[in-house]
Amino acid sequence: MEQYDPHAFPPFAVTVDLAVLTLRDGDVSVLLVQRKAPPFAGQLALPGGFVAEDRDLADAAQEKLAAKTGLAITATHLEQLGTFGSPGRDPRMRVVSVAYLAFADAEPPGSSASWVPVEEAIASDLAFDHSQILDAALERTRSKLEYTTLATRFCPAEFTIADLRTVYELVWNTSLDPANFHRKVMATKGFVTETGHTVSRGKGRPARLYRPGGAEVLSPPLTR
Amino acid sequence: MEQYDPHAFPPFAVTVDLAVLTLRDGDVSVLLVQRKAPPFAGQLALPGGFVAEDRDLADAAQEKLAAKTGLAITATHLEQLGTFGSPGRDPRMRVVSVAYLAFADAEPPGSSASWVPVEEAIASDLAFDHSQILDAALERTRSKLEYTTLATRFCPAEFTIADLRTVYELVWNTSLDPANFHRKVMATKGFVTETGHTVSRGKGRPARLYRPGGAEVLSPPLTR
DNA sequence: CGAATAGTGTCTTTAAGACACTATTGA
DNA sequence: TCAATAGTGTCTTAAAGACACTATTCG
Repeated sequence: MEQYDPHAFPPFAVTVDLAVLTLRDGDVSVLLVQRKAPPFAGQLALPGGFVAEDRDLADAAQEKLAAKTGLAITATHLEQLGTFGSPGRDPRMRVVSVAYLAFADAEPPGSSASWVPVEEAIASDLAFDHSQILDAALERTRSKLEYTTLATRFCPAEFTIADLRTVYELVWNTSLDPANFHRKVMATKGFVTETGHTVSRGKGRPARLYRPGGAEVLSPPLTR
Repeated sequence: MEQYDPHAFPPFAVTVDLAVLTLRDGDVSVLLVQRKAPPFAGQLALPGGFVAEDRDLADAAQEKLAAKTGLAITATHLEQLGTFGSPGRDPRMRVVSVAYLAFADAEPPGSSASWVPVEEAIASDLAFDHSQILDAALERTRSKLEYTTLATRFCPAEFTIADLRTVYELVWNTSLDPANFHRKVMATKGFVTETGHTVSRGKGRPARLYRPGGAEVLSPPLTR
């Protein structure tokens, strides 16, 4: 196997698939496309596609996201999730898919794509092994909220502590004590920075607005 | 990109590369092979090779490990680390490498492979982007010891609490309070199970021997 | 015996959780 | 005014860290 024969390597196709998550109408939603051609024609699938020969994997992922959504959606976070390459995952040929996890603003999707609440998406019958990829994406997201500041990536540029708490509550599907959450966030250096602005949203005392702080890691972590 | 043309996909080769770690002579060591053919002939590299068309990725990784070491080394843990596919990472052609992280017993390696202390390996000039892969492997290992019971995978079938502590100390390159570590391990349900045996190793009071408990996750985690 | 390592007790400090309380708005 | 949400204070509890102490072995 140390010997190299350029014509002997097995023929693989490499794709990227994206699990793009956002918060929308009180749900964690994922961006799905409807397949037009076989296999799995008509079924919902994660956006993705073949990697061009001269493209880096992460660049290819960015590019597919832009293509599927008509440039409307910008990822606020993009990371490699894992690689799925069982023989037979694509009935046509051997395809290895590098899956990426992205967080995005909840812009209206392009005509060919739609936001679907994750619970619903997982329950539905996605194309290929995309249900498995989506499972992994959701679990990765849940666990990364514990020990990173990535929850801010689901928030607008300026957000309240309650906005941030809502991210945790939706992703973890729990409810958190507002008082303790507030204190915890403020005690974690670099989690958020005060802007000096406040915002009033109907009822109640107006809330201060914050921006993401410089930190990426939470120590000690938040607990689910 | 929804349209499928079986002859139009870009030609990729897919390889697996393994970062196999063990504890040996008070060092965290990694299994390296010396490349026989260009590119990077003569340089040290992680073991690995092309994935056969009908093989699952994880199976291919297991198989490469066995092949490189003459079946002498058995992985006590194997997990996907990440996929490295920059165009140009292999000067010959477009190669996407799925990297695996493995832990193994410190058996003597086969003739074509050798154990190298990780610090030394990282400082040396490995083939391809294998230094980057090894960096990721070490960081993944360090972080997984915090919140999983994987440290037991570096221990023999029966081990003392001091053995387990040594794993943490070597991987994290710190020293831990023996008393507090002992109490912490015992307090974490499912981390270890008592065997009833004890072992005396030269000086000091003989230590009890334990086996891995059923748990995989530590909550609360250990801190570095 | 002393030196060395295993293992326990206990005190201090830190952080989480419960929850009462104050602050500031809209209706 | 009340209802609602933002934010603080404070007490209780759990767990980490420091470190004194006991337990059991070898030489």
